[in-house]
Amino acid sequence: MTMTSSRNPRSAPTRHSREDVADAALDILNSFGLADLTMRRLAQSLDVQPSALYWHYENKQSLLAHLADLIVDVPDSEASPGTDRVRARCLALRERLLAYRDGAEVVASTLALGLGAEAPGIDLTAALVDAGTDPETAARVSGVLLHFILGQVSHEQQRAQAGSLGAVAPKTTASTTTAVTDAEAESAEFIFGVDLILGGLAARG
Amino acid sequence: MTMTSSRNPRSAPTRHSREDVADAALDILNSFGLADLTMRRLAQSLDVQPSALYWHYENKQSLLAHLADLIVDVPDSEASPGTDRVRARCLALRERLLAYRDGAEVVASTLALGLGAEAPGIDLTAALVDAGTDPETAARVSGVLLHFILGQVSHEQQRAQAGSLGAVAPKTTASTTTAVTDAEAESAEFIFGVDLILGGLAARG
DNA sequence: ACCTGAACACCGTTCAAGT
DNA sequence: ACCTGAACACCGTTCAAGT
Repeated sequence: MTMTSSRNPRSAPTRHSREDVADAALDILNSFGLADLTMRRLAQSLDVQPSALYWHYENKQSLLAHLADLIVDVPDSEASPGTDRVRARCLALRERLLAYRDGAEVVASTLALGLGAEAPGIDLTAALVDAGTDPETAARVSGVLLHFILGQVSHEQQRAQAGSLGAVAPKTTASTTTAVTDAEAESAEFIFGVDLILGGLAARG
Repeated sequence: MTMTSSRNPRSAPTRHSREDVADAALDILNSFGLADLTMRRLAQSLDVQPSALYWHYENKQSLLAHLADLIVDVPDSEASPGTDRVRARCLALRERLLAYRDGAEVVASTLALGLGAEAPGIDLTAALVDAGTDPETAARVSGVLLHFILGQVSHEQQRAQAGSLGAVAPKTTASTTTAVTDAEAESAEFIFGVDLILGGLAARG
């Protein structure tokens, strides 16, 4: 995010805060992906020894948990009422996940390990209760939505990455046109899924 | 699965097939989990040098892809008709994933990388088409089901593992009773999700 | 409060060579 | 057809010590 990384050689030694480390990590994530986000590489981008990172974070997993929390921290744009708000929240979450390379995977693994990123589930459940769903059902529907969203966006991001490596041959149309078309198709697929699930909820009476 | 691993010391050198390697890998997976399934450890369990494994598999990821295919290879028990068959297939897939430690994660990552484990999606789509759904909708619904199933079962398996490490304190009831109750609660949650999604499909008319 | 230096115990993968 | 031996280029993490 901020331009703190890749500093010039032999400058004065700079001290870093926990947030500096997170920013540098997000930079690496967006520039090179999760596979290249190693503690050693992160340390290098901060002109620091790898061991220095363990003053700021207990271990790599807790750093990733912090990143996951930052990624999903989306302000509630109240706007629409009822289940439309749930729908809007799902779309907003997808946007946040897509804003960071491998964002869905970072969030999914943190959530799976129970180390953070619980905000979206809480907010989605609350929005469903607001829309008149009983709390237990709301929690379950929220879980279904979340699993779908994380799985679908993970898949999207994986494909985008594989595609950028030239593995899959582009169609005959111009690449920019294809990219737009692909993005639209994936948006449509995503919205289909969300509406399918919310339709299932509505059909329960 | 088969008892091929952890052979006695200083026995005659045994040659292995590709399937032997897969079997030994599944043994390690079930006994120690995905984190402990390293090429070096796998080699050790076969009394072989790590480099020997690369004669059987191009790399670790292709070994994992093979395991994923073995895990999801469930025979079609035709039995029930219509969308009940879809439902039955979802439950059967969950059973297969639960039959191997970290099974859902192995399958999810292989699927995400586009390296295998496509059978469940194909079968689910076919069952939906059989039940009268148009092919494009069937493919989309199949995707929603699959993302939910893999996410939910991953979560289940993660909790089971964290729980067995004594991290979460068991309730006051006897541990065996609690285990049964947890399993039933998770089954109910799973079935809720599948029925919610299939209910959404039915509601589309 | 934040970092260095050095070490520990690992990884996946390649490749020439052996049987 | 299947494996060894040795190396390459990495990992995450710990810990005493420095400023």
